[in-house]
Amino acid sequence: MRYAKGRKEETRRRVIAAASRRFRRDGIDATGLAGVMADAGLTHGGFYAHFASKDELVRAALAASLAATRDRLAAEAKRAREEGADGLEAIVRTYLGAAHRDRPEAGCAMAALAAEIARQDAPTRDVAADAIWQIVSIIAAELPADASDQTSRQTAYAIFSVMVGTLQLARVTGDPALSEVLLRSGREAALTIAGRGLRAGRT
Amino acid sequence: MRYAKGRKEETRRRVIAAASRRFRRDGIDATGLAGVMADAGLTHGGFYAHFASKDELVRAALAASLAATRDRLAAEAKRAREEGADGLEAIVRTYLGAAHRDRPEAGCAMAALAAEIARQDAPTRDVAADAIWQIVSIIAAELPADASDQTSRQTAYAIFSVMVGTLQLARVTGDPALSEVLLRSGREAALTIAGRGLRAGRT
DNA sequence: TGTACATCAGTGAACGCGCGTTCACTGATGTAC
DNA sequence: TGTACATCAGTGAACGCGCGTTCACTGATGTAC
Repeated sequence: MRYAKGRKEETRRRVIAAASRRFRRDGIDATGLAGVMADAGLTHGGFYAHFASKDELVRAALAASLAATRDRLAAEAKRAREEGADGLEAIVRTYLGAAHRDRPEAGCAMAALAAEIARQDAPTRDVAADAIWQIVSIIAAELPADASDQTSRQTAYAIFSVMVGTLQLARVTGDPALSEVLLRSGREAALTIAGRGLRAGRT
Repeated sequence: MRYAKGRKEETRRRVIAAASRRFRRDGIDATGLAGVMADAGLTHGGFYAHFASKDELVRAALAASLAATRDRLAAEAKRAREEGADGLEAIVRTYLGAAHRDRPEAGCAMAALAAEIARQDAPTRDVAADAIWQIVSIIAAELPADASDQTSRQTAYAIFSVMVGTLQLARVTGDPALSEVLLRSGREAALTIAGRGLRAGRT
Protein backbone atom coordinates (compact mmCIF):
# COMPACT_ATOMS: atom_id res chain seq x y z
CA MET A 1 0.00 0.00 0.00
CA ARG A 2 1.90 3.01 -1.16
CA TYR A 3 -0.10 5.94 0.04
CA ALA A 4 -0.52 9.59 -0.82
CA LYS A 5 2.07 12.15 0.22
CA GLY A 6 1.75 13.35 3.79
CA ARG A 7 -0.17 10.25 4.80
CA LYS A 8 2.77 8.82 6.74
CA GLU A 9 3.23 12.08 8.64
CA GLU A 10 -0.47 12.13 9.41
CA THR A 11 -0.35 8.55 10.71
CA ARG A 12 2.66 9.40 12.87
CA ARG A 13 0.77 12.32 14.38
CA ARG A 14 -2.19 10.04 15.05
CA VAL A 15 0.02 7.48 16.85
CA ILE A 16 1.65 10.22 18.94
CA ALA A 17 -1.74 11.62 19.90
CA ALA A 18 -3.04 8.18 20.89
CA ALA A 19 0.13 7.43 22.86
CA SER A 20 0.14 10.72 24.68
CA ARG A 21 -3.45 10.12 25.86
CA ARG A 22 -2.67 6.57 26.99
CA PHE A 23 0.54 7.56 28.74
CA ARG A 24 -1.25 10.27 30.72
CA ARG A 25 -4.20 8.02 31.53
CA ASP A 26 -2.39 4.77 32.41
CA GLY A 27 1.26 5.70 32.89
CA ILE A 28 4.12 5.13 30.45
CA ASP A 29 5.18 1.72 31.66
CA ALA A 30 1.61 0.44 31.88
CA THR A 31 0.85 1.48 28.30
CA GLY A 32 1.37 -1.15 25.60
CA LEU A 33 2.22 -0.33 22.00
CA ALA A 34 -0.50 -2.66 20.70
CA GLY A 35 -3.15 -0.58 22.49
CA VAL A 36 -1.69 2.67 21.22
CA MET A 37 -1.64 1.41 17.64
CA ALA A 38 -5.20 0.09 17.96
CA ASP A 39 -6.30 3.55 19.17
CA ALA A 40 -4.67 4.98 16.06
CA GLY A 41 -6.58 2.47 13.92
CA LEU A 42 -3.57 0.32 13.07
CA THR A 43 -2.07 -3.04 13.99
CA HIS A 44 0.95 -3.17 16.26
CA GLY A 45 3.41 -4.46 13.66
CA GLY A 46 3.45 -1.17 11.80
CA PHE A 47 4.83 0.70 14.75
CA TYR A 48 8.47 0.44 13.68
CA ALA A 49 7.78 2.08 10.34
CA HIS A 50 7.34 5.27 12.38
CA PHE A 51 9.48 5.00 15.50
CA ALA A 52 12.79 3.36 16.34
CA SER A 53 11.56 2.31 19.78
CA LYS A 54 8.94 2.89 22.45
CA ASP A 55 11.38 5.35 23.96
CA GLU A 56 11.30 7.53 20.87
CA LEU A 57 7.51 7.51 21.01
CA VAL A 58 7.64 8.53 24.66
CA ARG A 59 9.81 11.53 23.80
CA ALA A 60 7.58 12.57 20.92
CA ALA A 61 4.41 12.17 22.98
CA LEU A 62 5.78 14.15 25.92
CA ALA A 63 7.01 16.95 23.67
CA ALA A 64 3.65 17.14 21.90
CA SER A 65 1.42 17.15 24.97
CA LEU A 66 3.61 19.53 26.96
CA ALA A 67 3.69 21.94 24.02
CA ALA A 68 -0.11 21.75 23.95
CA THR A 69 -0.29 22.54 27.67
CA ARG A 70 2.07 25.49 27.19
CA ASP A 71 -0.03 26.83 24.31
CA ARG A 72 -3.25 26.33 26.21
CA LEU A 73 -2.01 28.25 29.23
CA ALA A 74 -0.56 31.03 27.07
CA ALA A 75 -3.88 31.33 25.22
CA GLU A 76 -5.90 31.49 28.45
CA ALA A 77 -3.61 34.17 29.85
CA LYS A 78 -3.81 36.21 26.65
CA ARG A 79 -7.59 35.97 26.54
CA ALA A 80 -7.86 37.10 30.17
CA ARG A 81 -5.55 40.05 29.60
CA GLU A 82 -7.56 41.16 26.57
CA GLU A 83 -10.65 41.10 28.75
CA GLY A 84 -8.89 43.22 31.35
CA ALA A 85 -8.51 40.30 33.75
CA ASP A 86 -5.38 38.86 35.36
CA GLY A 87 -3.42 36.49 33.11
CA LEU A 88 -1.84 34.52 35.94
CA GLU A 89 -5.19 34.00 37.61
CA ALA A 90 -6.53 32.59 34.34
CA ILE A 91 -3.60 30.18 34.09
CA VAL A 92 -4.05 29.03 37.66
CA ARG A 93 -7.82 28.59 37.32
CA THR A 94 -7.43 26.60 34.11
CA TYR A 95 -4.75 24.35 35.51
CA LEU A 96 -6.27 23.87 38.97
CA GLY A 97 -9.83 23.30 37.84
CA ALA A 98 -12.14 20.27 38.18
CA ALA A 99 -12.03 19.64 34.42
CA HIS A 100 -8.25 19.27 34.43
CA ARG A 101 -8.34 17.13 37.57
CA ASP A 102 -10.93 14.78 36.07
CA ARG A 103 -9.32 14.32 32.65
CA PRO A 104 -5.63 13.56 33.15
CA GLU A 105 -5.48 11.95 29.70
CA ALA A 106 -6.18 15.34 28.12
CA GLY A 107 -4.19 17.42 30.58
CA CYS A 108 -0.68 18.33 31.59
CA ALA A 109 1.82 15.49 31.26
CA MET A 110 3.83 16.77 34.21
CA ALA A 111 0.83 16.41 36.51
CA ALA A 112 0.18 12.92 35.14
CA LEU A 113 3.75 11.66 34.79
CA ALA A 114 6.37 13.81 36.56
CA ALA A 115 7.71 11.06 38.81
CA GLU A 116 7.73 8.50 36.01
CA ILE A 117 9.55 10.97 33.74
CA ALA A 118 12.18 11.43 36.45
CA ARG A 119 12.89 7.68 36.09
CA GLN A 120 13.41 7.81 32.30
CA ASP A 121 16.80 8.10 30.62
CA ALA A 122 18.53 11.44 30.08
CA PRO A 123 17.24 12.25 26.56
CA THR A 124 13.63 11.80 27.70
CA ARG A 125 14.17 13.88 30.84
CA ASP A 126 15.76 16.58 28.70
CA VAL A 127 12.66 16.78 26.53
CA ALA A 128 10.55 17.24 29.65
CA ALA A 129 12.96 19.72 31.23
CA ASP A 130 12.89 21.87 28.07
CA ALA A 131 9.10 21.82 28.09
CA ILE A 132 8.99 22.78 31.78
CA TRP A 133 11.27 25.71 30.98
CA GLN A 134 8.81 26.89 28.35
CA ILE A 135 5.75 26.53 30.56
CA VAL A 136 7.55 28.36 33.36
CA SER A 137 8.36 31.15 30.89
CA ILE A 138 4.65 31.53 30.13
CA ILE A 139 3.95 31.84 33.86
CA ALA A 140 6.87 34.24 34.42
CA ALA A 141 5.55 36.50 31.66
CA GLU A 142 2.42 37.12 33.78
CA LEU A 143 4.34 38.23 36.85
CA PRO A 144 4.94 41.89 37.77
CA ALA A 145 7.61 43.36 35.51
CA ASP A 146 9.36 45.16 38.36
CA ALA A 147 11.07 41.96 39.48
CA SER A 148 14.26 40.80 37.78
CA ASP A 149 13.98 38.08 35.15
CA GLN A 150 15.73 35.66 37.44
CA THR A 151 13.42 36.37 40.36
CA SER A 152 10.42 36.02 38.05
CA ARG A 153 11.61 32.64 36.83
CA GLN A 154 12.15 31.39 40.36
CA THR A 155 8.74 32.56 41.42
CA ALA A 156 7.27 30.96 38.29
CA TYR A 157 8.97 27.65 39.09
CA ALA A 158 7.44 27.68 42.54
CA ILE A 159 4.02 28.49 41.09
CA PHE A 160 4.29 25.60 38.63
CA SER A 161 5.34 23.33 41.50
CA VAL A 162 2.18 24.18 43.46
CA MET A 163 0.13 23.62 40.34
CA VAL A 164 1.62 20.18 39.66
CA GLY A 165 1.62 19.09 43.31
CA THR A 166 -1.91 20.28 43.99
CA LEU A 167 -3.39 18.57 40.95
CA GLN A 168 -1.73 15.30 41.91
CA LEU A 169 -2.96 15.40 45.49
CA ALA A 170 -6.44 16.33 44.27
CA ARG A 171 -6.41 13.27 42.01
CA VAL A 172 -5.43 10.97 44.86
CA THR A 173 -8.31 11.82 47.13
CA GLY A 174 -11.66 10.21 46.47
CA ASP A 175 -13.50 12.83 48.50
CA PRO A 176 -14.96 15.48 46.15
CA ALA A 177 -15.30 18.09 48.90
CA LEU A 178 -11.69 17.69 50.03
CA SER A 179 -10.57 17.72 46.43
CA GLU A 180 -12.28 21.07 45.88
CA VAL A 181 -10.67 22.48 49.02
CA LEU A 182 -7.30 21.29 47.77
CA LEU A 183 -7.73 22.91 44.37
CA ARG A 184 -8.83 26.18 45.93
CA SER A 185 -5.92 26.14 48.39
CA GLY A 186 -3.55 25.53 45.49
CA ARG A 187 -5.00 28.39 43.47
CA GLU A 188 -4.73 30.79 46.38
CA ALA A 189 -1.21 29.65 47.21
CA ALA A 190 -0.10 30.20 43.61
CA LEU A 191 -1.38 33.76 43.69
CA THR A 192 0.09 34.33 47.14
CA ILE A 193 3.51 33.31 45.86
CA ALA A 194 3.09 35.56 42.83
CA GLY A 195 1.86 38.56 44.80
CA ARG A 196 4.54 38.44 47.37
CA GLY A 197 7.39 37.17 45.31
CA LEU A 198 10.04 35.11 47.01
CA ARG A 199 12.00 36.25 49.99
CA ALA A 200 15.74 36.08 49.48
CA GLY A 201 18.17 34.09 51.58
CA ARG A 202 15.74 32.79 54.14
CA THR A 203 16.39 29.12 53.52
CA MET B 1 10.26 -25.33 58.34
CA ARG B 2 8.12 -24.30 61.22
CA TYR B 3 9.80 -21.26 62.62
CA ALA B 4 9.94 -19.41 65.92
CA LYS B 5 7.11 -17.15 67.01
CA GLY B 6 7.24 -13.69 65.48
CA ARG B 7 9.36 -14.87 62.59
CA LYS B 8 6.49 -14.63 60.12
CA GLU B 9 5.70 -11.07 61.22
CA GLU B 10 9.36 -10.18 60.88
CA THR B 11 9.50 -11.63 57.37
CA ARG B 12 6.37 -9.71 56.43
CA ARG B 13 7.97 -6.50 57.63
CA ARG B 14 11.07 -7.28 55.61
CA VAL B 15 9.03 -7.85 52.43
CA ILE B 16 7.11 -4.60 52.98
CA ALA B 17 10.34 -2.68 53.50
CA ALA B 18 11.89 -4.13 50.34
CA ALA B 19 8.73 -3.44 48.34
CA SER B 20 8.39 0.09 49.54
CA ARG B 21 11.96 0.86 48.45
CA ARG B 22 11.44 -0.74 45.03
CA PHE B 23 8.10 0.97 44.47
CA ARG B 24 9.60 4.37 45.20
CA ARG B 25 12.68 3.70 43.10
CA ASP B 26 11.12 2.05 40.02
CA GLY B 27 7.39 2.72 40.26
CA ILE B 28 4.66 0.32 41.39
CA ASP B 29 3.83 -1.15 38.01
CA ALA B 30 7.49 -1.57 37.04
CA THR B 31 8.27 -3.46 40.25
CA GLY B 32 8.07 -7.25 40.10
CA LEU B 33 7.28 -9.44 43.08
CA ALA B 34 10.24 -11.72 42.35
CA GLY B 35 12.64 -8.80 42.77
CA VAL B 36 10.97 -7.70 45.98
CA MET B 37 11.14 -11.19 47.45
CA ALA B 38 14.80 -11.54 46.41
CA ASP B 39 15.56 -8.25 48.19
CA ALA B 40 13.92 -9.72 51.26
CA GLY B 41 16.11 -12.84 50.94
CA LEU B 42 13.29 -15.15 49.81
CA THR B 43 12.05 -16.84 46.66
CA HIS B 44 8.97 -15.48 44.93
CA GLY B 45 6.72 -18.45 45.61
CA GLY B 46 6.45 -17.66 49.28
CA PHE B 47 4.84 -14.31 48.64
CA TYR B 48 1.27 -15.56 49.04
CA ALA B 49 1.92 -16.89 52.51
CA HIS B 50 2.04 -13.20 53.53
CA PHE B 51 -0.18 -11.25 51.15
CA ALA B 52 -3.37 -11.99 49.23
CA SER B 53 -2.16 -10.05 46.20
CA LYS B 54 0.33 -7.49 44.93
CA ASP B 55 -2.37 -4.91 45.64
CA GLU B 56 -2.35 -5.74 49.34
CA LEU B 57 1.43 -5.35 49.38
CA VAL B 58 1.10 -1.97 47.67
CA ARG B 59 -1.29 -0.78 50.37
CA ALA B 60 0.95 -2.04 53.18
CA ALA B 61 4.06 -0.52 51.59
CA LEU B 62 2.44 2.86 51.03
CA ALA B 63 1.07 2.96 54.57
CA ALA B 64 4.46 2.05 56.03
CA SER B 65 6.58 4.50 54.06
CA LEU B 66 4.15 7.39 54.39
CA ALA B 67 3.98 6.83 58.14
CA ALA B 68 7.78 6.93 58.19
CA THR B 69 7.76 10.23 56.29
CA ARG B 70 5.20 11.65 58.72
CA ASP B 71 7.29 10.59 61.71
CA ARG B 72 10.46 11.91 60.17
CA LEU B 73 8.96 15.34 59.52
CA ALA B 74 7.39 15.47 62.97
CA ALA B 75 10.73 14.57 64.56
CA GLU B 76 12.62 17.23 62.58
CA ALA B 77 10.07 19.86 63.56
CA LYS B 78 10.23 18.87 67.22
CA ARG B 79 14.00 18.94 67.26
CA ALA B 80 14.07 22.39 65.66
CA ARG B 81 11.54 23.76 68.14
CA GLU B 82 13.54 22.41 71.06
CA GLU B 83 16.56 24.22 69.67
CA GLY B 84 14.55 27.42 69.41
CA ALA B 85 14.31 27.23 65.62
CA ASP B 86 11.27 27.20 63.37
CA GLY B 87 9.57 23.79 63.08
CA LEU B 88 8.07 24.46 59.66
CA GLU B 89 11.37 25.60 58.27
CA ALA B 90 12.94 22.36 59.47
CA ILE B 91 10.22 20.34 57.76
CA VAL B 92 10.63 22.25 54.52
CA ARG B 93 14.43 22.00 54.55
CA THR B 94 14.32 18.28 55.23
CA TYR B 95 11.79 17.60 52.52
CA LEU B 96 13.21 19.94 49.90
CA GLY B 97 16.84 19.01 50.36
CA ALA B 98 19.37 17.44 47.98
CA ALA B 99 19.46 14.23 50.03
CA HIS B 100 15.72 13.68 49.61
CA ARG B 101 15.86 14.58 45.92
CA ASP B 102 18.68 12.11 45.28
CA ARG B 103 17.24 9.16 47.18
CA PRO B 104 13.61 8.71 46.15
CA GLU B 105 13.72 5.08 47.29
CA ALA B 106 14.21 6.23 50.86
CA GLY B 107 11.95 9.28 50.70
CA CYS B 108 8.34 10.35 50.56
CA ALA B 109 6.10 8.02 48.59
CA MET B 110 3.88 10.89 47.48
CA ALA B 111 6.82 12.59 45.77
CA ALA B 112 7.79 9.30 44.12
CA LEU B 113 4.36 7.92 43.33
CA ALA B 114 1.51 10.44 43.62
CA ALA B 115 0.32 10.17 40.02
CA GLU B 116 0.60 6.40 40.01
CA ILE B 117 -1.32 6.22 43.29
CA ALA B 118 -4.08 8.32 41.72
CA ARG B 119 -4.49 5.49 39.16
CA GLN B 120 -4.87 2.74 41.80
CA ASP B 121 -8.21 1.43 43.01
CA ALA B 122 -10.19 3.12 45.79
CA PRO B 123 -8.84 1.14 48.79
CA THR B 124 -5.26 1.99 47.83
CA ARG B 125 -6.07 5.64 47.23
CA ASP B 126 -7.79 5.73 50.61
CA VAL B 127 -4.64 4.51 52.34
CA ALA B 128 -2.69 7.29 50.65
CA ALA B 129 -5.33 9.92 51.34
CA ASP B 130 -5.32 9.04 55.04
CA ALA B 131 -1.55 9.32 55.14
CA ILE B 132 -1.65 12.69 53.37
CA TRP B 133 -4.11 13.86 56.00
CA GLN B 134 -1.66 12.91 58.73
CA ILE B 135 1.32 14.56 57.10
CA VAL B 136 -0.72 17.69 56.51
CA SER B 137 -1.64 17.66 60.20
CA ILE B 138 2.04 17.66 61.13
CA ILE B 139 2.59 20.67 58.89
CA ALA B 140 -0.52 22.46 60.18
CA ALA B 141 0.70 22.05 63.74
CA GLU B 142 3.70 24.24 62.89
CA LEU B 143 1.57 27.11 61.58
CA PRO B 144 0.66 30.18 63.68
CA ALA B 145 -2.04 29.26 66.18
CA ASP B 146 -4.05 32.41 65.55
CA ALA B 147 -5.52 30.98 62.34
CA SER B 148 -8.55 28.71 62.50
CA ASP B 149 -7.96 24.98 62.27
CA GLN B 150 -9.60 24.94 58.88
CA THR B 151 -7.44 27.75 57.53
CA SER B 152 -4.34 26.06 58.91
CA ARG B 153 -5.22 22.80 57.19
CA GLN B 154 -5.78 24.53 53.87
CA THR B 155 -2.49 26.37 54.17
CA ALA B 156 -0.80 23.11 55.12
CA TYR B 157 -2.26 21.34 52.08
CA ALA B 158 -0.86 24.06 49.84
CA ILE B 159 2.54 23.78 51.53
CA PHE B 160 2.57 20.03 51.04
CA SER B 161 1.61 20.54 47.39
CA VAL B 162 4.62 22.81 46.80
CA MET B 163 6.82 20.29 48.57
CA VAL B 164 5.63 17.37 46.41
CA GLY B 165 5.58 19.34 43.16
CA THR B 166 8.99 20.92 43.72
CA LEU B 167 10.70 17.65 44.54
CA GLN B 168 9.27 16.04 41.42
CA LEU B 169 10.36 18.86 39.12
CA ALA B 170 13.81 18.86 40.75
CA ARG B 171 14.08 15.13 40.02
CA VAL B 172 13.20 15.62 36.35
CA THR B 173 15.93 18.10 35.56
CA GLY B 174 19.40 16.79 34.95
CA ASP B 175 20.97 20.19 35.57
CA PRO B 176 22.29 20.35 39.18
CA ALA B 177 22.31 24.16 39.28
CA LEU B 178 18.72 24.43 38.08
CA SER B 179 17.73 21.70 40.48
CA GLU B 180 19.19 23.67 43.40
CA VAL B 181 17.36 26.80 42.26
CA LEU B 182 14.15 24.81 42.11
CA LEU B 183 14.56 23.42 45.60
CA ARG B 184 15.33 26.86 47.02
CA SER B 185 12.35 28.40 45.24
CA GLY B 186 10.14 25.67 46.65
CA ARG B 187 11.43 26.19 50.18
CA GLU B 188 10.89 29.93 49.99
CA ALA B 189 7.44 29.50 48.46
CA ALA B 190 6.40 27.12 51.25
CA LEU B 191 7.40 29.65 53.88
CA THR B 192 5.77 32.47 51.93
CA ILE B 193 2.49 30.57 51.92
CA ALA B 194 2.84 29.86 55.63
CA GLY B 195 3.74 33.44 56.55
CA ARG B 196 0.98 35.04 54.66
CA GLY B 197 -1.68 32.40 55.04
CA LEU B 198 -4.23 32.09 52.29
CA ARG B 199 -6.38 34.91 51.09
CA ALA B 200 -10.08 34.10 51.21
CA GLY B 201 -12.44 34.11 48.26
CA ARG B 202 -10.03 35.37 45.64
CA THR B 203 -10.34 32.40 43.29
C1' DT C 1 13.83 -37.33 78.78
C1' DG C 2 12.88 -39.37 74.24
C1' DT C 3 10.09 -40.24 70.12
C1' DA C 4 6.32 -39.56 66.64
C1' DC C 5 3.65 -36.44 64.53
C1' DA C 6 1.39 -32.09 62.84
C1' DT C 7 2.24 -27.59 61.30
C1' DC C 8 3.12 -24.19 57.88
C1' DA C 9 6.81 -20.70 56.12
C1' DG C 10 9.30 -21.06 52.37
C1' DT C 11 10.83 -23.55 47.68
C1' DG C 12 10.84 -23.86 42.84
C1' DA C 13 8.45 -25.43 38.70
C1' DA C 14 4.61 -24.30 36.07
C1' DC C 15 0.39 -21.63 34.24
C1' DG C 16 -1.46 -18.15 30.91
C1' DC C 17 -0.69 -13.62 29.51
C1' DG C 18 0.96 -9.25 27.55
C1' DC C 19 5.07 -6.99 26.67
C1' DG C 20 8.67 -4.78 22.98
C1' DT C 21 10.60 -6.08 18.93
C1' DT C 22 11.38 -8.63 14.40
C1' DC C 23 10.21 -10.14 9.96
C1' DA C 24 8.28 -12.19 5.72
C1' DC C 25 4.61 -10.73 3.41
C1' DT C 26 0.67 -7.77 1.06
C1' DG C 27 -1.26 -4.66 -2.03
C1' DA C 28 -2.56 0.38 -3.29
C1' DT C 29 -0.49 3.83 -5.54
C1' DG C 30 3.16 6.88 -8.03
C1' DT C 31 6.32 6.52 -11.80
C1' DA C 32 8.46 4.92 -16.20
C1' DC C 33 7.65 3.57 -20.59
C1' DT D 1 -4.06 6.67 -22.70
C1' DG D 2 -2.64 2.02 -21.15
C1' DT D 3 0.51 -1.29 -18.97
C1' DA D 4 4.41 -3.03 -16.04
C1' DC D 5 6.94 -2.27 -12.30
C1' DA D 6 8.97 -0.40 -7.88
C1' DT D 7 7.88 1.36 -3.53
C1' DC D 8 6.94 1.01 1.28
C1' DA D 9 3.06 1.77 4.95
C1' DG D 10 0.79 -1.43 7.14
C1' DT D 11 -0.37 -6.69 8.40
C1' DG D 12 -0.15 -10.49 11.43
C1' DA D 13 2.52 -14.41 13.12
C1' DA D 14 6.37 -15.26 15.86
C1' DC D 15 10.42 -14.47 19.19
C1' DG D 16 12.10 -14.46 24.08
C1' DC D 17 11.02 -12.51 28.34
C1' DG D 18 9.09 -11.19 32.83
C1' DC D 19 4.83 -10.66 34.93
C1' DG D 20 1.18 -12.21 38.91
C1' DT D 21 -0.48 -16.21 40.60
C1' DT D 22 -0.91 -21.32 41.74
C1' DC D 23 0.55 -25.53 43.68
C1' DA D 24 2.77 -29.88 45.09
C1' DC D 25 6.36 -30.34 47.90
C1' DT D 26 10.10 -29.77 51.84
C1' DG D 27 11.81 -29.84 56.28
C1' DA D 28 12.71 -27.30 60.92
C1' DT D 29 10.40 -26.83 64.87
C1' DG D 30 6.55 -26.90 68.59
C1' DT D 31 3.49 -30.14 70.69
C1' DA D 32 1.54 -34.61 72.33
C1' DC D 33 2.46 -38.75 74.29
